[in-house]
Amino acid sequence: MTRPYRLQQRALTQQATRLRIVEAAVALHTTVGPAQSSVSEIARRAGVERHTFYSHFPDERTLLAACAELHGEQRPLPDPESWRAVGDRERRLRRGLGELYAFYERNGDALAPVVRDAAVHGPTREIFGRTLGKRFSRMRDVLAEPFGARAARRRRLLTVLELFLTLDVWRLLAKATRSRAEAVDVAVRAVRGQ
Amino acid sequence: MTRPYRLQQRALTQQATRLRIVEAAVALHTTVGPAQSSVSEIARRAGVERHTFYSHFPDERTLLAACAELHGEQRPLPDPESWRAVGDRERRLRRGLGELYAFYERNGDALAPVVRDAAVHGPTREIFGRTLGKRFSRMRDVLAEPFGARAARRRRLLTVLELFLTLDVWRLLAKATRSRAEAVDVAVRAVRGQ
DNA sequence: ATTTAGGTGTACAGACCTGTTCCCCGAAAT
DNA sequence: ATTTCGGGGAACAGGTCTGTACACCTAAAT
Repeated sequence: MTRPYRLQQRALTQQATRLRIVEAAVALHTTVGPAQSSVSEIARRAGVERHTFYSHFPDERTLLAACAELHGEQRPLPDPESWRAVGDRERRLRRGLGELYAFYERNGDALAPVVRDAAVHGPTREIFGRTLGKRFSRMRDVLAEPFGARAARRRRLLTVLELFLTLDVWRLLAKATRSRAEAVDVAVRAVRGQ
Repeated sequence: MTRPYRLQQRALTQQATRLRIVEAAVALHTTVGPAQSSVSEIARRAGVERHTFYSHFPDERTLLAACAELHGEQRPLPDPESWRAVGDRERRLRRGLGELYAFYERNGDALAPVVRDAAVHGPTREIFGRTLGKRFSRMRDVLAEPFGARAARRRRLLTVLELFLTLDVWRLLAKATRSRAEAVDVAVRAVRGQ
């Protein structure tokens, strides 16, 4: 009875529908936050019925994963590996923080609601940890590398580096300083003091 | 017709009811946060009908003000004025940060949801700014006082001080360090570097 | 003894959300 | 020409929340 039937053209429009949903979700996540994004509203914005949404994303984690992927492609985080070319520790620090802070200037507003909800919203925290978490640890380690202190001082360095890589700290810095260079300068001095 | 009638004994039980409501609200605010605290749940915990709640607190701002007052009495913030007795700038810094961080150790968990929601929830931010905001600015200024630098350096000092007075920064410090003294040490060095 | 008013209990009407189901259309696949 | 299936449209049953209203009880105030 069942005749073979493979999606071809239709698979394209299907993917287009899926993409519209993800885009709508990202738009909501980056404004009201993932925790407050209702299926109803996402579907409404995507111009889609609710059950269409559910057929694409049966559970929340599937959706969040798709969002993280799209978001990651559109706004890639700086790559700490490229910083390793810079040998001087302070130059490397300025380079890394400069790139990260530039990223924040472009994407900080969109990232803030997600970061905020990650503290409260399990699924968001999960996805977040898997994608951005590792990247940030890597940044910290690469920036700490050339300092090569040990024991107590090393721990202080890692601590304060982690601090100044944070979105929250950047937001405060950005509010209190007049330029990216000045923000980086404050951070560099704080690290240097350890 | 209307005979004079003043509450006397009844005023006491009335205040007791009001207090139960405020306590229930504070308990919720310090766990799920003000934004997620429904009237239904507050009333349920206070052992009171919803309309009783409304008769005491016709609008959200009234409630938040009462909560802030109770909370402020029960967990008073350190008083920066007392720090001014310490003349040496670094000692003063250690004294102030030590007291604040001790406060955070006791009350950080309870404060976190409120601080988080203040970023999103208008009414909370409003109350927050009126009560704690000023106190924190004062702390920053008192700690900066003995440094007496000017122009660029002074701005950096104020910026980094503001940073390290923050609950968010303290939480990161507390997670990454092993003792309060170590956390204070990181902060002092960061300030010293400016 | 009689009035007053804080609080209870119950109910209503409205808003928003969730996940699921059934019917149908129409364009793509055969 | 005929089958398939992604998606639209509408509806359901169930949940949470909001603010307001009515009748009632009862201890306190007169």
